[in-house]
Amino acid sequence: MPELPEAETIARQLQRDLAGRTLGAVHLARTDIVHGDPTPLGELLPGRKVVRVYRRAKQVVIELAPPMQLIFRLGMTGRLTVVPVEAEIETHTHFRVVVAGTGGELRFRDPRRFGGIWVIREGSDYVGRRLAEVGIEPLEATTRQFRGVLSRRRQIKALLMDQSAVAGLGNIYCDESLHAAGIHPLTQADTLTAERALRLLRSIKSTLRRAIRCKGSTLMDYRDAEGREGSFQRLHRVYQREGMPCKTCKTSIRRITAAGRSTFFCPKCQRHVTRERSRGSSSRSG
DNA sequence: CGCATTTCCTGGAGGC
DNA sequence: TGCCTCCAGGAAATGC
Repeated sequence: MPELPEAETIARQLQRDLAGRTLGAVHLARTDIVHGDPTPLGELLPGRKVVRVYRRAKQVVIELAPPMQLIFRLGMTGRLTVVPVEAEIETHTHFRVVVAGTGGELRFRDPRRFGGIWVIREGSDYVGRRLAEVGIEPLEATTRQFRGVLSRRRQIKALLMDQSAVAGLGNIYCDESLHAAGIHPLTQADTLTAERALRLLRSIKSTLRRAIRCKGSTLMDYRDAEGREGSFQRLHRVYQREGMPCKTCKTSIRRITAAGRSTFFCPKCQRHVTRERSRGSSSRSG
């Protein structure tokens, strides 16, 4: 399930493989996965040059010239790979575009179709909705920004999962970060002390950085742009480890539902503190 | 307002 | 071997 580290891995690899290249022939097997500009991709893409590829939230953004953005959301099972044009075409490959002069092509495959492609042309206010209207980037967030996000009365797990609050965290990295910080997933965000909030931000950053170094987590479907699996799943401390011993204290990992999702935590490392700092007292203005 | 539930969708797992 | 049901989950819409 591609979250921030997986999207970052793919974006870096595509930056390396595509930047400066010109796009060629397009093959679109399904039109219903494309959103935004209604002009067919077969008319828009050939001849355009890739300026750069980067990540925003969980999305991979291909910036083109003349100005245009191709935004890929990978959903649950989305794959974005660069392969030789003659490589066998897997089922559910919805989109292909030739990368001129390389013998390769970019392919988008997504069996469950929770993902999609957003086409943004110059001057479209759609840009805002896709890229700007997501929350803070956790790797770049300052303590002050993060404290601002936490100032709402919400379950910390639900808040971290909310893309309009913090961009890029999904189920895996939420649970891993909360464990690293010793915070129970049902803790009310606005009750965390400044010290624990800082510890949480540091845990999120270190967890994401280590995951990026491992090229993400592969549980089932995820592959990077080269078609390879990530390896961070070997370092998971709680995710999908229900009943197994905590890697820190040996206590049996528990599973509950929070924010409508399976949520894994260690009941000993992550005690449910309900009252840390008195709420309401000296509420800072927003 | 916040949280749970439902919807989308497919393939893998488990039961028989 | 094969059929059936259940289930996972990101995001958005709906319900309480």
